[in-house]
Amino acid sequence: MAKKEQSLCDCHAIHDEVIERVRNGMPENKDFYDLANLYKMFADNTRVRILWALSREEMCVCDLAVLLGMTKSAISHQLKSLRLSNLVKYDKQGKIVYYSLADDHIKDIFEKGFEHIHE
Amino acid sequence: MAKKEQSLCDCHAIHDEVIERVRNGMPENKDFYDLANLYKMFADNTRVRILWALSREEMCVCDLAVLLGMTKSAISHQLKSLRLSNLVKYDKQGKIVYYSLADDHIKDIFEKGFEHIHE
DNA sequence: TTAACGGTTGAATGATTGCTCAACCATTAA
DNA sequence: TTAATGGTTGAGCAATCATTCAACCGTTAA
Repeated sequence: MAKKEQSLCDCHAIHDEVIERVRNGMPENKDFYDLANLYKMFADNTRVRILWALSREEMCVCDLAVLLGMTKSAISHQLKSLRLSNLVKYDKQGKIVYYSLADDHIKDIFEKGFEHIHE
Repeated sequence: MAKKEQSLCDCHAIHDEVIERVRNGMPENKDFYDLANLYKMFADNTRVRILWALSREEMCVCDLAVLLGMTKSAISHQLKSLRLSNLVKYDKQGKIVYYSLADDHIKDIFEKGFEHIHE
């Protein structure tokens, strides 16, 4: 019963010791789920450009729309996803909503990514 | 003409200086495209678990299938994506194909991700 | 040669997702 | 009060994508 996952598999293990070693120390499913969802936010051209822009300066929706050549609506939809993922925070001043990165932590993820593609 | 992107935008700039500062030093579109595609590989539950497993040990397709409770086919399809993105390499020995991470660089991306979700 | 096994592949399908469009809310200026 | 502006929202649509299924390839053992 500890191996209920194997039931969906259409083959048998070849190196049991390897599987056992890797299974030990494997993060919980929730962690992988959260991790995949985090990377999903960086996995779209529009969102990654928004995040990069906000890593430089706090910006409002219209300015982001002009910068990226997209509609307010498209930008706003993506900002909502980023908000729900706690990657950006906002600050409403009058009619204008200023968005910024939720924490500087996020810049690190960029740097690792750029390092890799410029290997 | 340097601002052809603005044509698709449905509003006008509010803080021109901000836009100008951010536009300067903005990576090329190709970089963002590559970056998004890199993160896309981490943005799926199955692929992120495969990558994590391979960050621990070299593994063959069947063992990955058993470990993750999925069919050989599903694993093989995802390994193909990872191969095309140059994130994994393989080594065929007889009937068995051993997969491993293409470079240790990739572990760093994991660590930054785990750091973030465990903030 | 044949059968079994590890692995790959392409088409099909269901699910997810990014953008558009139109309507709408909130704030400010007229 | 009204109109204009910055921004949000939900439905709808097209595109992307992850898995399944069935067929297939390459290697090895019988």
